Amino acid sequence: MKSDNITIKDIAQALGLSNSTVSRALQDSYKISEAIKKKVQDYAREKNYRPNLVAQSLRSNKTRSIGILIPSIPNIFWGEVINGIESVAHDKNYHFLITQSLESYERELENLEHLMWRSVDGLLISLSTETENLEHLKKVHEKNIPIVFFDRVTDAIETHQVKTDNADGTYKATKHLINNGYKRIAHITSPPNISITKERLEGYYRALKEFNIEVNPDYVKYCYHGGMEVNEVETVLDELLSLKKAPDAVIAASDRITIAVLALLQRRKISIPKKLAVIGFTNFTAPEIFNPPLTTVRQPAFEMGKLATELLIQLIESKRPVTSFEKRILPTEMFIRESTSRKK
Amino acid sequence: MKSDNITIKDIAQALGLSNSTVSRALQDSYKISEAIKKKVQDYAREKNYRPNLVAQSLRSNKTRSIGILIPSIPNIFWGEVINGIESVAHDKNYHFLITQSLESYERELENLEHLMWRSVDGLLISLSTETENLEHLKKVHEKNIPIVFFDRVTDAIETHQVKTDNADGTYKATKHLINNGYKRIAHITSPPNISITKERLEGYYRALKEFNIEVNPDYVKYCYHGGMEVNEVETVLDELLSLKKAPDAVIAASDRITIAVLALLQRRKISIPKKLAVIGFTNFTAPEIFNPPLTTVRQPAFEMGKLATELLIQLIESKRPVTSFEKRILPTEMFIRESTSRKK
DNA sequence: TTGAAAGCGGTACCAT
DNA sequence: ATGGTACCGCTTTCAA
Repeated sequence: MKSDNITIKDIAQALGLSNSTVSRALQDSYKISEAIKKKVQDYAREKNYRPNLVAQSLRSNKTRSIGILIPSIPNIFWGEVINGIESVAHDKNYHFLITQSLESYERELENLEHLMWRSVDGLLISLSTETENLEHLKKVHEKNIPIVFFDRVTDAIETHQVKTDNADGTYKATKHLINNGYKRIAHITSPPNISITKERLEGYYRALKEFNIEVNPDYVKYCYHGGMEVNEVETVLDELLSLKKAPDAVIAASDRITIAVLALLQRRKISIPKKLAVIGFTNFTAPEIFNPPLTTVRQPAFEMGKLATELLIQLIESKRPVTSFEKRILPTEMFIRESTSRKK
Repeated sequence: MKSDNITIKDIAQALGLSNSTVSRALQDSYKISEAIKKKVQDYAREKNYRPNLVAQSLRSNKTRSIGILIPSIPNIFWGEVINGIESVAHDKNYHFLITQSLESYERELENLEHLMWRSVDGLLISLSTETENLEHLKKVHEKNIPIVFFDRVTDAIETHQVKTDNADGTYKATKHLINNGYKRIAHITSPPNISITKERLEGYYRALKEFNIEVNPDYVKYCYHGGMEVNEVETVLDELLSLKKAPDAVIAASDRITIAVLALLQRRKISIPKKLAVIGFTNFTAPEIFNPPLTTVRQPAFEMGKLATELLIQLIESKRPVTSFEKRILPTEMFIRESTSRKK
């Protein structure tokens, strides 16, 4: 006996009214007399009437639900993003379905299909690292399903974008390292195809150029699974360390990569920052308890989830087709700690 | 144009059959001739027919959705739990609605009501620290909504429980500290009313008793908001440190408390383990990168989410009322590192 | 074996 | 201002 809830029909019967009248009264329609409205609304309140959302959905073809496509759930950064999404969804009475691609294109396809099948009203999407072909998304977009891209975005589909100011993040990080005497600065990052990687590289190159430091292509390393595979970080780190001119500093591009780098350096007993300075893009609560306290670039994860959801709900609820789209870029914050202490 | 999907009616029309025949053919009913079945199924596949889940839900009064009531989303432990839930839900074709109580009884009530309104088929619940009164859950339970409690459970409602072996976790931790020469062992934990707190205290006391160490009530400190409020951890830690006989070791009961304790000790320049040894209940990926590397008790978060979801779906799909319930207790793992090095 | 029709709980058009 | 009724898409009883 799930639904022992009272329905419109019950109210109609109890008050000797028709279903339509009750429905309209509950919607506060101007066509209904105040007297009846009050009677119906009072009765509904008294009996704790709740409209059956499934029936409403069937009728209206709206589910008040948002589909989320992200790379990974158990992750500091994405946890904060989800929290931001939840904060808006909760207020606006939407719910959200979370799916994770685990950086797999196949699984992204599958998840998208699943979400569409579940009839979500709109999509919040951050692309998997494997995703090159965007046909699946274009098809959905053509069906006029509202989409907002966040974090890992694409320009191939015209809609709102919300992202971190990645370029500025690496720019600040690189500049900080240079100012502290580091010259051979490496960057361990996500796969080259996704937007965040390109943007971060851009900021990194920009800072190097500004200080007339020659770019060494050997210093840029990609983790093709975004750090999901344990070994990939180890491999590239070893490559860096075994260069004839090994780097004296490294910028790690995500929570996962940062933590892997720190763990590996620790295991190898490579001293930070003496042998290698480290800056991490991480949203960990207290990077000051790392050994040594870690200089970090923090991304506005909560804000990103929040804003993306607000924009999405705006799209969903817009009466007229939206034709002008926003690219919102949220600032990062750098926190300087001992892992990048001035080079002696 | 959300739903440009083909419906049963379309298939019926295209093949010159009735809706009912098509519906039955799609369900592979034995009443339908093989010839028609094949025709219908082939056509459905070709046109990529997907049953409208909303319509099915309205009809069947089942939504294939699971409501989740947890204290907090952006949290290492709960992120892993959600991941475990997702793994099962994904396979069994359920979706899940996540709500967070933020340790507030009010919000737990509100979330529960929201989930019921959304017609979830079952509930995964971990109680907020504030929750004393269980009437809201009893009411739902009486409506025969399947419930599985996990982590923070209650015996007041008869159903499956999945939890960590908390007592064994603190028992092992306490014993380890004693064996390493620590005698004045403090415990900073969650509020006294929730199950995990009681269980952890039990293990802590048991180990002390086993070694004939007298219990000092001043050494047990509760964070009444589970560490959600920054100051509460600071307050109790200061109380501990200012005791005439200050503790020489502390066991922190959660990710949040652990991180807060480490950050505070660092800020106060209190050396670990020299001045104070620390063991944390934390699921952080790489506690070896903390300063110093942290001895941890790791909880089987993923497994807990996974198992709880399996049990819940079992309840949901059971043909007959389930009358015998399980209490599943999953083991913790202790990882010994330098934050509890043998006392000199 | 197949089809007609009712009904799940709402909403909204068309009457009156 | 109120009521009757069809319909959203699917399932299932009843009839044939």
